[in-house]
Formats: sequence, structure tokens, C-alpha cells
Amino acid sequence: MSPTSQPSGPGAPGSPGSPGSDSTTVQDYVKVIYSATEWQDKPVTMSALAARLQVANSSVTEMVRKLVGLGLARHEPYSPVELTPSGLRLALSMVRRHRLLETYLVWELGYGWDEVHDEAELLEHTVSDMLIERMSQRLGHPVRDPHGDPIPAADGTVQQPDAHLIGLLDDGHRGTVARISDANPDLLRYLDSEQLKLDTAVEVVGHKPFGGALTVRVGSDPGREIDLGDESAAAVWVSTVGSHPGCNLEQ
Amino acid sequence: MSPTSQPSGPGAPGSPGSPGSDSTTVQDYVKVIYSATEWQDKPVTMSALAARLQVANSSVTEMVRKLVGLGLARHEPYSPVELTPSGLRLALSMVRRHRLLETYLVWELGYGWDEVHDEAELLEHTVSDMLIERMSQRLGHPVRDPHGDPIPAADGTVQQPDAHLIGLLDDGHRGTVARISDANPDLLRYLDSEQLKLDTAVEVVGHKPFGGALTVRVGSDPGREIDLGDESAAAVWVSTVGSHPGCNLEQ
DNA sequence: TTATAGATTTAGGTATGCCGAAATTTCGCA
DNA sequence: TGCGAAATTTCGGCATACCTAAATCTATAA
Ligand SMILES: [Mn+2]
Ligand SMILES: [Mn+2]
Ligand SMILES: [Mn+2]
Ligand SMILES: [Mn+2]
Repeated sequence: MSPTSQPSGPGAPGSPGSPGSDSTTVQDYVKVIYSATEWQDKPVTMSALAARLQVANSSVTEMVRKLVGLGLARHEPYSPVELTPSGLRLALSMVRRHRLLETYLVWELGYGWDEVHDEAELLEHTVSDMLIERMSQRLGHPVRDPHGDPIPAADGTVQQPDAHLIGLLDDGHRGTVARISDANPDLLRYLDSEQLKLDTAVEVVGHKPFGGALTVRVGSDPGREIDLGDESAAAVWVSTVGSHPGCNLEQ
Repeated sequence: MSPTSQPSGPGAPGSPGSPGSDSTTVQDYVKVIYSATEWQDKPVTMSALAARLQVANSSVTEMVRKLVGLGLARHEPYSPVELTPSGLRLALSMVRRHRLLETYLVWELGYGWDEVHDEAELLEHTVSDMLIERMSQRLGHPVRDPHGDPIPAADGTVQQPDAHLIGLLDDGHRGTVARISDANPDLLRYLDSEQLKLDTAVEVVGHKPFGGALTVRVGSDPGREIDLGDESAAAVWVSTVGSHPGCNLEQ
């Protein structure tokens, strides 16, 4: 995060799990700690946080110390970080904001799904609870964002879809695209150009040898076959509805 | 402004008069310097800025020094502050953002005109140029905000309505409400309850003695008469269309 | 079992912005 | 013309958040 300064968002300090009086930096750290274990459950290390937040390791050490002081995180020296219940509530509130904003930008203002992440990353800290709820209302209270990520309800409830990373599925497995990581806009544009969107039917046709590309049939019936590289295969989740046996779900 | 910190908004540093890489603090100072002379032209003093921004005089001295360094303002010691052409461009860009946001919140998300100011005050620093232009497009490129304040065009053009403070008009003067200061939400709610809205026809019926209240006929034909106190009379501007003679327009 | 590479924390410093108190300057009025 | 009140600036400090370099700890691999 850049060092320039600004007031933190509105919202009463009291409302349960709302951003309240936390700085935008605290909000981002907590949100990143949460989302690091959303689609895989390796515990979050300090250096993983540093990498995601694009700051030095020492900065993470300092901020995590602060989060612990605020009662938002637990941390033993030289160990991974965990959220407290209070930190989890804040994180869910931020995630709700982020994903509702993305959804609003796509459906109400004609943004592409590759254009919304950065805008939401900033707005999430600024928008009031009232604005968020009005947007949710206007959208008919959606439960997932344009990338398939679940939108936590205002009360903190989340319904995580039962999906698996396509790169870990065995040949012959089929299902529909349930989620695509929005980390890389270029990748989103590429997948879009290949007709691989949310809810598209897909089937794992085969693996190229030596950890190479993954061949996937896209679309219903005959479909088209495309090859996904490592990065693509690590960004697409497939719902296990009507799944075949033999899925490597450990790790 | 509170001391918590956050990245400043997006937008290329280059685009003419766009927020670019200026901190939200710089953006607010420049905007306040601009709007201080928008409806009256006393030069802006340091203490006036401090009062509007709710910071100490010494803080203003420091920030103004910085604005001068950035080429956004001119300032001789112990004198009022002025914007440079570059500062004016930035200010107009911020004002456009603020007013377009207010307008969007009212027309697209059902906000009341008394609820939008604080929300816009924060969002103006965070929203991208792209989002602003999409909102403008969605609204049909409005030229004034819910309070009657003109919305500068993307190229910096402003069409300031020809209006006068109702408190300075002589008895018998009539016209339509062209602008109501949004500084005080309570006042906005009061005026709203009295049917005194934008474009409402009004006539100055009389002045109570000793600088007291102003009696105003509201609405067309018979209309209703209401008494406006000092604060109200200093917040309502009336368009001079079909004006009668005798308007105290000096000062 | 013990080096030692890698992860993490500590130490020392920078940049923003803001504050109160203490100078300093200006300007109206006696 | 000169005095003092008001406005403005200077000075010393604080809080946040980040960084680099230098410890320090942990865990793996001889
Ligand atoms: Mn963010
Ligand atoms: Mn998303
Ligand atoms: Mn503002
Ligand atoms: Mn307004």
C-alpha cells in the first residue's frame, strides 16, 4: 500500500463486525488473512502475507503485532497467523464489501469482470454500510460475485460452494466452472476469450506429461478442447456436481 | 481529517486536472480553496481554511506550503491563498467527482439529498475516472447536483448559474430556487419539510425588523408563507430569471 | 547431532499529516 | 505614531505505516 493518507471509512464503531474505526491497512491485512485460507487451508505465514500485500516482511511483523493488540488476530512468534472471532467478523465484512462492489460494477455499470478488482480494492474501505446495503438490495442480494466467490451475508453467514481446483482433478472428471481467481486480469481476459466463464460445463480430457498443460473440453456436448497452462489450471475451480470418482482432494 | 492512512485514488498521473497522484489531503485542501470562492469572492484566508477543514491553523500553514511546492497554489506569507491554473484544474476535477457522486446516490440508489454529502466526501478520493464517467453517462451527464451546485464537465468547463442569496434580495423579488447549500443536513431536512426544494417558485414577501427573519412565499400562485431564519436565508440561492429591480448584488 | 539456509523479528530511519505553544507579523485605532 | 489584538508562522512532538539491514530463531540435511 502506498503511504499517502486518508480518513478511514464511515460506519459506527459498534455494529457487529463492521469496519468501524479500523484503518484501511488493518482492514486489508485482516481480509488477506481470511482469504488466504478460503480456497485452501495451509496456515498463513508472515512471508505469505508480505507477498500478498506487497510489503516487507518486517512491516507484516509490525502490523500483525498491532492486529493482536486490537484483538483481531492470534500469533505466536515464528508461527503462522490466525484470526480471532472478532477478526473473522471484520474480514467477512470487508469481503462482503469487496464482492458486492465488484458485482455492482459489473451488473449496474457495465464493467468487465477483469476490470473490477482494483476498483473494489479501494472502494471497499470507503463505502458506508448504508451504500453497501443499497447496492445489495438493488442487485437482489446476490450470493456470489462475478468470479464465483461467495458474498458473505450481512450477518456474517457464508455459503462456500463445494468446488475443486481443476488442476487437481483426474482425467474424465466433469462439472461446471464454479469460481475463477480474479488475481490476474490478463488471465481473466484470456479465459473469457476461450469461452471459459462461470457456469460453463467443462471436462478434464487429459494431462500432458511432466506436469505440463491440462486439456479441457469446454462447453456442452461436443465442446471445444483447449489446453490450460499451470497458471490457468491453478485459477479455475469446478463444482463437483455429478462428479466422477478419483478426485485428489487432499491438500 | 483523521490520521489513519490509505492509498490515494487511482487515475493516471498525467490526465489533465485529474487527481493523479495527489494525496486525499491535498485533494481536499484544493477543493476547499476552490469552493470557498464559488458563491462569494472574499479571498480565502488561512484561518477560513482551518475552520472548514477542521484542522489547526498551523496545519494549514504547512499544507499550503506543500501545495505551493506542488504548483497547485500561490501564497505570500500573511496573505490569502489562491489556486494556480493547475490547482484549479485539480479542484474542478474533485468538485466534479463529489457532485456526480451525490447525484448518483440520489437518483440511482434512493438517497435523500441530506444524506449524500458525507458519503461523497469520502468516495470522491477513491473512485476512478472510469467509474465517474460511467456514472455520468448513466445519469445522462447532469449539469447540476441535488443541491443545485453546478457539475463541472470532464474538460473543466463550468456553467455557474446566475443566482443570488435569498437573504440579500429586496422585498417583492421573485424567482426559483437555484441552489441550497448542503453544508447542514438538518437544514436540508427542514427546508424539505417546508416544500422548499430546487426549482420551487419563491417570492420575498418581507423582512422582519432588526435583521430578523425573512418572510418568503413558497410555491406558485397563492403559495404558503414561511419565515426563514438567518441560517436558512444564508443557504438558499434564487435564480434571477424574471427578476425585479433592486437587488443588492454587491458583496 | 550440528551446521546452516530460510523465515522471522528487532533496530534504526523516512514520509505524511496533525497538534499545541511560542514567536512573529499585520493592521486598525487611540 | 505607536500599541496591542488577531492572524499567521515556526518549533518541537506524536501517530501511522513502510523500509533496509542486522539480529535471532527454526527446521532440514549432512
Ligand atoms: Mn483494499
Ligand atoms: Mn472477485
Ligand atoms: Mn473529501
Ligand atoms: Mn452538493
